[in-house]
Amino acid sequence: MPVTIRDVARVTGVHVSTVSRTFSAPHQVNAETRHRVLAAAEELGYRPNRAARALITGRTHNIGLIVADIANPFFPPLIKAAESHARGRDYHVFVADTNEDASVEEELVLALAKQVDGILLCSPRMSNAQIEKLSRDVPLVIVNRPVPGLPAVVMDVGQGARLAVEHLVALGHHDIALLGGPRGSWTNREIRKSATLAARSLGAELTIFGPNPPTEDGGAAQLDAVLQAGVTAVLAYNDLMAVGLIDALDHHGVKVPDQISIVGIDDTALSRRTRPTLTTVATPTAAAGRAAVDMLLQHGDDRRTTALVTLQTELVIRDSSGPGPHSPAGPGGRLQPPHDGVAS
Amino acid sequence: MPVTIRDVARVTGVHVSTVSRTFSAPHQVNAETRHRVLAAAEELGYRPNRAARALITGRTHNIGLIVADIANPFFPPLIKAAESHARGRDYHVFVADTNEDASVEEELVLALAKQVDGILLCSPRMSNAQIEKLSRDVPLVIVNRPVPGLPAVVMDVGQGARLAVEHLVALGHHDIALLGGPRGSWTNREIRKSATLAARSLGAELTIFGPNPPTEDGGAAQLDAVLQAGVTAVLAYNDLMAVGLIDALDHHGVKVPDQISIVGIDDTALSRRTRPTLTTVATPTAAAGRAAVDMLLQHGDDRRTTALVTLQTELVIRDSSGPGPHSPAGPGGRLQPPHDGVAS
DNA sequence: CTGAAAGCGCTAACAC
DNA sequence: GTGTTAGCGCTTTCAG
Repeated sequence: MPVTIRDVARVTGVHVSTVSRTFSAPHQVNAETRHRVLAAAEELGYRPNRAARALITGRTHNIGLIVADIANPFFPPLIKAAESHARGRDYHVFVADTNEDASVEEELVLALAKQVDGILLCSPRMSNAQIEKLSRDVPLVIVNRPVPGLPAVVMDVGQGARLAVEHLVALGHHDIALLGGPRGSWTNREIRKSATLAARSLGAELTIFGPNPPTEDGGAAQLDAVLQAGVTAVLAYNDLMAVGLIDALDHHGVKVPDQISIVGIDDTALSRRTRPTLTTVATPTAAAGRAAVDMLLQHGDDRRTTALVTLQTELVIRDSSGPGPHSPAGPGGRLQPPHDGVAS
Repeated sequence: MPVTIRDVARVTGVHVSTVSRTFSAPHQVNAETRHRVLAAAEELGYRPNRAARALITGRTHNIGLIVADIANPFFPPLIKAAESHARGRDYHVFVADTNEDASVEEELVLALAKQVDGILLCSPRMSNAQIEKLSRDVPLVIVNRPVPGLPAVVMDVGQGARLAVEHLVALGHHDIALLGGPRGSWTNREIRKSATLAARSLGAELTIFGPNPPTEDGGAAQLDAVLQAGVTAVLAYNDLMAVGLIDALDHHGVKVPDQISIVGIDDTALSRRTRPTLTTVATPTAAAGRAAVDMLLQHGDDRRTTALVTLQTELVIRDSSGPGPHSPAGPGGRLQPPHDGVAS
């Protein structure tokens, strides 16, 4: 049923190796022969079997992309950027979802290993040691975590967290909560570290809650803790958690940003959808996807080039952050009017 | 570098076929030999090469999943459901994104064809003829479109559209607009057909705008057309377009649902995020993903079983739909209070 | 420029 | 129960 190189050879009256060359090294074959082969292939509906080819060349022209959760709006832009970038270089991208589970992650890497030329491992939950071990089976590029000795692309969320804290303190907030993300996340550690440092140097008080699942429910679940802590501002591990908390606060009758300010991280499409719109740290996800593909592909050429690419982040101020009790504009005052906020 | 079956055989002192059997038919090999082989394999870090295995067995234990746009919140729940369902049956899912482009779609099917045991083609933009042709290269299950002779799973959006129109008419709307979706979409045709029929039988006036790209921008772009048409209610091809239109109306100072009612389709996570929250038709996407996997896997066993699975939809009434000019509760009246709506 | 032969990593009869 | 032999679809020396 499936038409092979042999069928084309028989029909054309040439040897299989000639047919093979027609596809893998066209210029090495006589123009006329080539046309006959191509015509026969076309007619028979022949398609080279990439898997069989890979068995011998060692290159599949596929790359794997493993993410923790496809439904997290953080990932789709990264995935799409990686895909279109890879397609332009004649590579296909296979995406797989781990459900935030480290063991599924390992299983997927192993399963993909022989079917791809390399894997983009995004926001891994495994330990560095596990990752290093896996990297002996298949070229890996890590996204959202620096792993010593391996190529990685990270976004400078530490800087983003610092900007967020500075923003809140400038608005007059003194007691700030940080909603931590999942255990095992480098991003999470980075955010905690930077936020703590920034708060200390600005004389603000930072209370950390977590670890938490990086979801809306994870954010909502910290409602009571946040209220009891008596903070006037919250920085969340990501937009999803920020959104979950905003909803929970809303149901509880607490006004954002009037009674409490909320800042997210990621600047997903969601952040323009919330009510009020979300102040958040923008992470360059599309650029990260493209950079990771580039590193993987060049990594193949020169295995000794292990680099760390760091992408900058920036603070996007929207309506979920407002003046705090120590506002220079006076209590309840406003440094900047909301674009679209709830009128007071 | 990569350790093969042969290395294991050499170390263990048995023939390669024994090693092979240890992995593909363990009970056919002596328990003690098996343990020795397994131990050696473990020690060497041997992993069966699935691609090589597939070359001879014809089964890759992979399934492909092609969607139009990963960033469309309609798809992630379907993808995740398909993935976890497949994993439970020892299959891996490779996801690819076509960017709503029919030619990319074809290319991806062909590229995936030999690396998977079958493909779940979601919301295809290709013609039926193209799809049938491709189905000769690889088993296909179509999602969101019935293709004669091929297994497919669809959601009854026609019924959903009818429910939506009935809902709007019951609220007192008479002039309704339908924002059509993309050309080539079966779902779009179905919605148009059912909405038209429902409107006619209820004595309402339905104006159709489109085709449109199924995105927020696509919805926003129809703002002027909708306003000029003087309709009091709009049914959109999907939630994304509905949301885009709601935003555009908001910027234009038009109140939803007071001045115009909006109904979406899909019940994505987005629909609880809009302001006001979105009345929409819920489509069982997770169930569709699982059903499609089941069909693909059983389809392999019995090629003659080509079936069409139709999943029911239902109307979820939220706050973006309100009484129209012919409301039984009187003009401007309210049949049901909003859960969370804008106070008038 | 083209044919012959070997072999990628693995499985599947078939013997022993 | 295990070794032998062939071969999946393709590329790649090496001759000619």
